[in-house]
Amino acid sequence: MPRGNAVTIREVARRAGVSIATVSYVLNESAPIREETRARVLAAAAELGYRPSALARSLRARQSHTIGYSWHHVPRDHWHPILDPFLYSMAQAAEAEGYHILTFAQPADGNPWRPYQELMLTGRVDGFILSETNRDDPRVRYLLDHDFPFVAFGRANEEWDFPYVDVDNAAGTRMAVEHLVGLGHRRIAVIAWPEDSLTGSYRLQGYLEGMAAAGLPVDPAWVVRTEHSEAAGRQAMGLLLALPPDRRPTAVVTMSDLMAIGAINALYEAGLQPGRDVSVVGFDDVPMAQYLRPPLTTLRQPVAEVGARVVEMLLKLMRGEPLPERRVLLPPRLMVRESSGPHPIP
Amino acid sequence: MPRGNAVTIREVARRAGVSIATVSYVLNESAPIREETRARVLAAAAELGYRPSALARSLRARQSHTIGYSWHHVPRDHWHPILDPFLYSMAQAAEAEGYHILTFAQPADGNPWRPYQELMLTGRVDGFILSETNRDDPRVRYLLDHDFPFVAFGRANEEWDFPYVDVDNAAGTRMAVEHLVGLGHRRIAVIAWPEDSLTGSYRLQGYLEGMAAAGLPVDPAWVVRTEHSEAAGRQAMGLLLALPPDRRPTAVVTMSDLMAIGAINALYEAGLQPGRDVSVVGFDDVPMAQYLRPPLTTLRQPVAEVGARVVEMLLKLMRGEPLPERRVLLPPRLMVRESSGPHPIP
DNA sequence: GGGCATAGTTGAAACGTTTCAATTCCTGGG
DNA sequence: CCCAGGAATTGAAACGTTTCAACTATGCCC
Repeated sequence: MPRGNAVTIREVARRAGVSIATVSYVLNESAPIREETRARVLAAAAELGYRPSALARSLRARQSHTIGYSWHHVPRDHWHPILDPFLYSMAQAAEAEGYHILTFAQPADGNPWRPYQELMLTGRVDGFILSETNRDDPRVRYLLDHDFPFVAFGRANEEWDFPYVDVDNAAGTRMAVEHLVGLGHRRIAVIAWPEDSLTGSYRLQGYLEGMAAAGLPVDPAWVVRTEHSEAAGRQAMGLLLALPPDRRPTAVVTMSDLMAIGAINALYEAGLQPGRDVSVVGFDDVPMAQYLRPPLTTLRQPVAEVGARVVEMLLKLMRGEPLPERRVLLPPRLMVRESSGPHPIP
Repeated sequence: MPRGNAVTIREVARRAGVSIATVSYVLNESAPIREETRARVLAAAAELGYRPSALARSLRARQSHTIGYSWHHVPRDHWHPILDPFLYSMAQAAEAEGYHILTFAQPADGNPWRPYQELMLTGRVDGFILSETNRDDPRVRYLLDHDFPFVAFGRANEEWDFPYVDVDNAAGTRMAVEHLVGLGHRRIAVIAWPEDSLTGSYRLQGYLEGMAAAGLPVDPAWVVRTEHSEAAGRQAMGLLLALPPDRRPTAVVTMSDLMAIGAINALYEAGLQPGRDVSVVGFDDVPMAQYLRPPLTTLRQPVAEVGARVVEMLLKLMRGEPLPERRVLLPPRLMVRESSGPHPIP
């Protein structure tokens, strides 16, 4: 029965022979109630299987106890390496505090902040979690302008002040370079994303820092910028392999596992053995990464931690509690597998 | 501002110089209103940026316009091949009708139907979408017993009467067998799931039907039941390879891409070439499948269609409209790639 | 010119809570 | 035995809508 005849506080009150106020006080422990009355009310509520209406409660309290989250839908071969664990950890963290996650789709056309506006104005949500933010992100801008609580997984413009949690992308690629240097590589290339990707620029920066720290020069030809796809990764690797032998990289850091796979496939096509002839490192640690041939060395993002953290911060924010840290960076973890090579290069 | 000072219908009424009832009638077009008044109200609403409170509306209408969905969280190397497209298509379909999707986590312990009960009793949702149902599914049982609207992606006990959409798993594996037979294979094995998986039993059944239809005998040793993991798939393939030459299968159908990868890896380890020496077919078409070596022949599930369909049915159900079809089966699509072999076997 | 239907509008109730302010009930001290 | 004062309880308002029932014009017919 679709809650048409759900039991209300009124019925509990009648059954316990008290007023509805008393029932409310007992259930919320928000006023001193005689023990005997308390017991009677509790018994009545239990017998009737009473649960207070979230709707009525929300209306009264003027908050929905709901958090909005929307993610970018991507073509099926690009996919979202993080949705499942991220959403799950958010849902868990939220529920522990009596909140729920409302997911909504980002329409392909129109203002990206439209759905956010609608949810906010109709009072359906008390705050938002954003993910995959970027420079000049219109959603971030909109929420900041309207002073609505939100926390982002990812950064935007440095000068915009808003709470976020992000993976320390630069640290990740820096680690990757260090790892490769430790294996004896000196000519290390990077297959990077286009300039408009903020995350991509952090990852690229980490590569550059890693090279600099190791005192290695960077041949401009080693930095290939291309889009996020297997085909692009494959092509980029082809470009690198076409360099003259003394400039040809022996290792390559990529922005994603998908691109790493492209690179690996290019190596196979060129008759080379990935992990032996050329080392490849990915980013994301997609579920399959460990089962690929060769198993992929890659950077695992602490997605579940980000999810829990981001919700925790949002709850604090919505309750008006102070946020100890508004800008959190969590380090990724380098998963060393065979695509980066089992042995140091002589 | 967290909606503390959101504009209400009262303010619109005052600004337009009419009663709140009139405003409501204008906005919902639920009563005849003089054109001039109508214009005044509309103008006032627009000027104030008024949007009716979803909470108040829901309370009054006694429905939340929200659909609950929860999925099983899986270990990170098993993952959920369908969550992203499924959730996205559901969200889209729901929003087109003014509904939203509330996601919640399935706690590891305790009654599986507990969170469903809570959401239902507190009136937070008007209906549920279930996925990954199984035989004797306690959630299905609970919702049936309490006569609460839901639609499942997946089936349960044959004798339980409830609306569902499912992929025609048997048709999928049948297609796979046909395809392999067409390539010239006669000794075809299957790496299947344990008996407690309903989906697994449909997929196994399809294999058996396919073999029967082709007039091929099934050696009992060709049916290996094992759990859903790469390691298990690898082991199972090992078992099959250990059969004497004249009983050794030349092709194998698996229950999932993950197991197919295990099988492929076992072939490599045995010095065999998957797709040439032994054909392998997966199930799911995970995003990486096409980029594997060899690219994986597999069955793609029409996940987005299922999502749209399931929501459409649930909406009908909740509105009390008749459901033309209560049991829908959607065929998967065989994606032929190289792991099943480029050439017919002589 | 009176009655009457009808278009247009409004007041108020209701949805199910929480909580303020007021009331009743005790208990104990003088 | 009375009264103060705290403990326990209650009535009613409020949250922001929708919608029923009632009311007021307005125009039309006889």
